[in-house]
Amino acid sequence: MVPDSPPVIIATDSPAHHPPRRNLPPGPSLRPARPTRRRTLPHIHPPSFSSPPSPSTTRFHHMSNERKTLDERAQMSDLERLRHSCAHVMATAILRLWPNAQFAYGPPVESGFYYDFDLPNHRITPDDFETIEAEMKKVARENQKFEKRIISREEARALAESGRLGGLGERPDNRSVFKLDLIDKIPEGEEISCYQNGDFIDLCAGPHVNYTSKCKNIKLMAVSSSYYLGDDSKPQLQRVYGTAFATPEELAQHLHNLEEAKKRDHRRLGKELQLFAVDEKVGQGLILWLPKGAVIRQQLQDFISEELRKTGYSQVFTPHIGKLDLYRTSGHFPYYKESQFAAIPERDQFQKLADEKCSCADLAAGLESGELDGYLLKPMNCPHHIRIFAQSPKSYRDLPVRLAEFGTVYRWEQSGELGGMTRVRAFTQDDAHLFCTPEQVGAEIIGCLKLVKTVLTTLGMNDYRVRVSLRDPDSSKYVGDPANWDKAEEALRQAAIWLGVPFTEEPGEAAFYGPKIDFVIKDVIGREWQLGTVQVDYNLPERFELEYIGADNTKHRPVMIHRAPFGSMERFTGVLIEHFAGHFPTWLSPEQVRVLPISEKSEVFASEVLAQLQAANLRATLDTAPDKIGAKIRNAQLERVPYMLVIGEKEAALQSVSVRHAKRGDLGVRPLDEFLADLVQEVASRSL
RNA sequence: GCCAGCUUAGCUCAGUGGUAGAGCAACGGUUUUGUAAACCGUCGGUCGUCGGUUCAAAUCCGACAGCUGGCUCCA
Repeated sequence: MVPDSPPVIIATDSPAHHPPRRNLPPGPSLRPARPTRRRTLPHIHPPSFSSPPSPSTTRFHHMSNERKTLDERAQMSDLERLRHSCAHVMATAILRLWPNAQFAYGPPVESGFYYDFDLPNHRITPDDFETIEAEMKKVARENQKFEKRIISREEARALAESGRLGGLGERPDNRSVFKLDLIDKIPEGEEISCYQNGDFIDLCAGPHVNYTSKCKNIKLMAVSSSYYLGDDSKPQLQRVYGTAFATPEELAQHLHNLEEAKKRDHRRLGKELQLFAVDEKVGQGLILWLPKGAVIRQQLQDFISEELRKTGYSQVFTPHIGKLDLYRTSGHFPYYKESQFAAIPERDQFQKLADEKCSCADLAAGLESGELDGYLLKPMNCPHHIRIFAQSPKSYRDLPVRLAEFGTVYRWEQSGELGGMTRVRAFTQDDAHLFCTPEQVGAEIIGCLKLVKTVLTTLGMNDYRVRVSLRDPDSSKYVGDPANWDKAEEALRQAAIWLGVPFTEEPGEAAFYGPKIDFVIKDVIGREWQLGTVQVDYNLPERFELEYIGADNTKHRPVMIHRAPFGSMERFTGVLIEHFAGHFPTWLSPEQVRVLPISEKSEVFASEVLAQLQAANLRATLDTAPDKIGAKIRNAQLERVPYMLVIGEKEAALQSVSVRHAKRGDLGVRPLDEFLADLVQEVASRSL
């Protein structure tokens, strides 16, 4: 089973099979992932968008990762221009405080700006912000003019050699090392310029505002470390993030919005509403679904399952581990070793090796080479599903075969990347694998996209971005027939158009095994997360030698499609909590109705109301606490219970309920049976 | 993983070298209440863990664990 030659994915040794992260369009200021040389698992819900810089495909990146042309720079918006200037003002201020700082780069970003710099004998902390801001405001008051000067490459190099670039004056013995490197990166023939404000001169293509007085509505937001050029083999720099606006009012509004966003953070709401927990004793990145969160997940899964039944899927169940050989065949082990939990050696072999005083290194090497056998916590579900497909010979008449499972997978995320429900080490994909003929690929893709659209529309999530990853037309690293690729890519493109939402086509970003389409959504702090995905795969059927008998009575290789409309239940639920700010639609709410008797006098009728709600299969409770009605309402509001039924003596006499909705307020008195019928309908139709 | 910041009662937080605090929650009682907090009382903490400095540590130092943010939007 173990391939003699390196698996295909090793042979290609190209970054293209990593999920892309470099080609986000002008995206969030706070990146979803750090740059890394780790190999991250492909297919559904990649643990990160991480992929190493890809020299071989750089020229095909046509988005933000490609060097901006001077024309593009000139199109910088007014706000970006202001913020870019603020980065220079911040550099000026920092140099006045720490003259030996070496600056690397300082661009405007979506919500502000930052500057990366090396400062050997001081670590910036938030305590320094006040001082730096005060100095920045001073620079703004001095109203320095930003002056552009076009210089020759030689002159630029000379300025950098003397420490003048990114400095307030010449700094012998302190060459502008990063600027020198950046100068070397400017293509031959491109204009080189520097900008000066006051004493500060920086290598810069601009553009800038005219005077530093524009840069007074600023606030420093965060300090962090970064690697020069994002490469963890390069020196580590300090980065200070700031934000800036044209007016003080806009700045205040922005800061206010950030506060509001924090209140919607799924980690905060998850705790407040008791939806999920992460427990130190259980482990980092391992989500515990609390009873209320479990209700939401169960409702979502029921919803998906219903859609699957309608659209011809078969649901399956598979175990959480599989033999290492399975993943050697699939190519995941040991190639993606870095992203997996360590292999579990076979019990008896493990004991024998221990008796032989075998070292850990021997054990690891044995597992890797295949000399020793063992198991792996599954990093993805496809190999199991493939073996289900292969249980019986298939005819073209059997295709497509659609196997779905809420399958839990395990991935070894670096500790620094874990957080909330959006980046975890164990998560459940709403996974499915479709096995079809090459001719069926287009129709199947459309089917998948329809499902994704149904899901997102039902939940009112319309603010997402679609990314179509296509192959690099000049590369030969791809698996599968180019004609089939053309068809699959066209099908993906048509599907994206059909969806009617903004999408980007990204040539060169397809995995080596097939093109794909991803759904990307932003969280409350502006970070982008990949949710749903549909990926065509020509590779795994090859590696597992899958086949079916065609109409021509000969063997053919099926094509696989991986797809997950939610991505993972964890990440999706996290995003959903923020999307609704905890106010879930009634069908998803852990508690749908709370009955609030005004006093003990009304408790008998209130109990009857509760019984009827429960009989109608609604999730309802009764609040018999000795609180006043205002307090009961407040509690129910804070817990985001969508319907509150106030029951007093009037209501009891009329067999009616006084309805209050958590978002719509007091809806007045209604007959109980009428309210009940409407509510059952609202839940059944999954209304928003 | 790396850099920075943080970790005090179930929750939100005060306390910066000298006997651990508040509000909310919980619990007990009084109140029987009409659309976002009735009143009184009680309980609750080896100040993340381990080690060090000191007559004395929540407070200073170190290690570890966990949490949060960041780790090329390209001069």
